[in-house]
Amino acid sequence: MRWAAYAVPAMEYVESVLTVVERIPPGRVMTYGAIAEYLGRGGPRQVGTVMARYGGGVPWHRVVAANGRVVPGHEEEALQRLRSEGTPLRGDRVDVHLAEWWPD
DNA sequence: CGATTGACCCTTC
DNA sequence: AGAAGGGCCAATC
Repeated sequence: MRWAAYAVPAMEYVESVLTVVERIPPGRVMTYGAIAEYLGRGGPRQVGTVMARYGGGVPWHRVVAANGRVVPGHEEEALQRLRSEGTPLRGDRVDVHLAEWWPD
């Protein structure tokens, strides 16, 4: 059965992405581009696709766009959680400049 | 192989 | 500060 109606990256890539997202500590966020760069593979779009399909089991709210925009379709929930964790927010957006985190 | 699509990113107006 | 266009990578039809 085709779980996805569109292109889905290799399982290995998905695994890597989810692992990185799980490593993001509370109060910090990571951008799609950052994840893609850290993995050194694919691009922001692949990461986004992975999150859309398989992001249900990880703190997806800690993954934001480069401009600080939170996940579309779940802004309220994401903002609420981020606020709870003490993530630097700038109104309805995340202050990526301060909150962006990179794995060691 | 060409066209299409997607939780994107960057430059420019 | 917001909108538009072009580029990006991988997979499916």
